[in-house]
Amino acid sequence: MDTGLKCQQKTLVNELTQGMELAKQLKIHLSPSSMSQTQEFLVHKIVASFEKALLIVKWSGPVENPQPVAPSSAPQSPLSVNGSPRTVSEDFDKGCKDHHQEHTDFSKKRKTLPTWTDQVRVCSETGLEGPHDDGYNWRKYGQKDILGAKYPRSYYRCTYRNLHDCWATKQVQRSDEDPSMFEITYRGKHTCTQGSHSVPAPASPEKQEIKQNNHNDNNHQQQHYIENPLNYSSMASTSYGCMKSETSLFPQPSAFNKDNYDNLLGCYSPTFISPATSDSNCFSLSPCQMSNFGGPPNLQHSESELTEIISAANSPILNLEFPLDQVDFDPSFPFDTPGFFS
DNA sequence: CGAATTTGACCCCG
DNA sequence: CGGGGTCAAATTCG
Repeated sequence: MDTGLKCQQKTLVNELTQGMELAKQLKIHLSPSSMSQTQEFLVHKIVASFEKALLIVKWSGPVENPQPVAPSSAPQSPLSVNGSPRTVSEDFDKGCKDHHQEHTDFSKKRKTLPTWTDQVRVCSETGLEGPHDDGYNWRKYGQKDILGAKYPRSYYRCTYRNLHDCWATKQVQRSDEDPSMFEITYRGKHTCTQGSHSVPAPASPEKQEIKQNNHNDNNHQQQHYIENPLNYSSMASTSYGCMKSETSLFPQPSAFNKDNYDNLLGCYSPTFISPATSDSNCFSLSPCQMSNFGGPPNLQHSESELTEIISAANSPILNLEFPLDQVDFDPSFPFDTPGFFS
């Protein structure tokens, strides 16, 4: 039941993805300024529909229990995190980890991190740089051949993991069917720079991968599902992604999306802001903040939760209109340009 | 020379 | 036991 279905599923995903891309393109061509709200809304509806479809498809496959998501697992709390097995920052981590496990049973650290995927297509038409520079600095820490996949999967972590205790990671997997397609899975939220001084690295890891084969690229991206409340965040940022790619002027949509999304959420989370990172205002979303947004208490996320998320996606009010409006207000935001950070 | 990548080994989990 | 994720020594890069 696997290969066949999986194949079909992949094709479906590809088709849907393409549809979504096209819708986005369409949107781009209808310049936002000339679009009536209705039109814009419709376009977004279309995109949203594709996204939902993608979500559903994706979930229908491996759905079993995609995310055990620990109860109210603070997705980002530096303490709960430690995505690494053991040797990492041995002394410190081990101590912390063990303690926390004992106390809170966060045994699933890795899995408790918010996760979402982007599908990035790389076209060799415009000379745009990387498949997508998300504005963060990533450091490759591993590569692995994956069973059944043509291409190896690369593992990246935030360059500032140690400096800022930022445990965000991502995996880049090239699609075997469409080598110009990359699936990027993000895990964990950046607690580091948030567009602070760290000047976005000119070259993102993916870029390199791509340069190997392609060289020039242009990309589109769309985000998909995740687990736990942050899902909303991710989904909402999808909308941003659209707006972003529209302009295609800004190299780091993801970073922008998230940051802003967080800001929109009004996460003034006073949580641990280390002196070093105090420049940014919202790092970790506290569970309560998230549930504020998500509505339902975020205690047990699982399939049922998924359903909720998906159905939530049905109503544009939640994750489409919300961010959209924001963007509409200020379509020419400058805070996103690379120079902004430096 | 410091930082990033490569790559084989190791560990965890299903 | 094997696959996937991470570590860390060696190597390459800037």
